[in-house]
Amino acid sequence: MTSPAAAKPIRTAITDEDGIDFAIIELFFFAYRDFTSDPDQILADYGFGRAHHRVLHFVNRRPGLTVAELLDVLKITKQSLARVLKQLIDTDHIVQVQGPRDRRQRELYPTAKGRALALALARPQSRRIRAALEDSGTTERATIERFLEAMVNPELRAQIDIVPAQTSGKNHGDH
Amino acid sequence: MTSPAAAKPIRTAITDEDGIDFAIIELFFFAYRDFTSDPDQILADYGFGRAHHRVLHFVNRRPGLTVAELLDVLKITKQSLARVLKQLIDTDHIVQVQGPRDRRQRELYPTAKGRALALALARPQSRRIRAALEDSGTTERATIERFLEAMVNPELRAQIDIVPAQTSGKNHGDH
DNA sequence: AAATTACGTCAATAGTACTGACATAATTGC
DNA sequence: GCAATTATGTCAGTACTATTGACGTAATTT
Repeated sequence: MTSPAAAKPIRTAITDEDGIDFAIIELFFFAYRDFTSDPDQILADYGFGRAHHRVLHFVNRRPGLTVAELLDVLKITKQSLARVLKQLIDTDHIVQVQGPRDRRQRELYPTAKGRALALALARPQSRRIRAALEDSGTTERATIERFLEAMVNPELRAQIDIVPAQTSGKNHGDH
Repeated sequence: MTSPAAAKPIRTAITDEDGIDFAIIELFFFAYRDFTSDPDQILADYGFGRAHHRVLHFVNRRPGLTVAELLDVLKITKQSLARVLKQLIDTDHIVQVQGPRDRRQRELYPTAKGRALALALARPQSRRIRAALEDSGTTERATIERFLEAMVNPELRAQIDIVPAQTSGKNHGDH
């Protein structure tokens, strides 16, 4: 420690003065850390990890999506998905159905078991969000939604839109 | 596929109707995914990962924090921190200084090099935030800050407060 | 002097990700 | 109909981040 040619320590804290929005950067880090810690607890009981959660979530959100579409949303490789998906299929959380038009494709659907787990995982997260929005009205909620959406890469923003409100158009058709 | 006793696929999407705030859950996921992708690019050039970024960030934010304090903020184990911290010290991004009162402690400080890297990593994140807040006023910003803060576990909310505004009290003294 | 604390380190393991290569089946293009 | 392409699956090898458990050292506290 304090080795011979050690560079000098800087003793002042980095702050927003440096022109960087550290306040929100840090808040975002802490918020996401705790946001994911809720489902992590439950997943541990199943021997699952965060990767299983993400797969389960999107299969429940967009039932019938293909493996390729899932890879695109998650931004991981086929090999990374393989193990996780196999485990979810083996444990009857997800089923594969041969694509109707293209029989090479496997459409992924949740089972009742998979739907239940997805809901169980989302419940504490939703509770946390509701608590955080406690005294907020529609305006505040809209502000937060707009902010989060604007944080997403514009090219990828399409992914969000796939499950619209709830009543509107079933789907956007193909691309 | 569609094996003998396969459970039946559910073909309807999970929605907010299930009493769960999937809209924000999903937005939060996408927003954080892209938020962290910016620095990940830069880190790759150094052979560093996300863990290095977090350590570098907090050492710059709270210069002089001890190893134990850092473990507490990051919520990881000593062994996990060890390799990452060692690499940052070996590459002259961080220096250790013997604790003044307690010589067992190692206070961690960034070097000029470590400060520069921390700023470089934060810059694209801050740019993304600024863009997302583009048309927002003070009210909207406050709403977002309040929301993010409320998403953090109350017990841990103290961690956020350590670097106050910028001018106010240097530190809260010891707890 | 003994117990505790702060830190470092070694060994073994796990989860999530990666790249590259190759196989199979189905579809498409000519 | 045959070749090329596409969708998916799988094998092998590797990397990073994280874990638990055990042990060592130095400094402080009791």
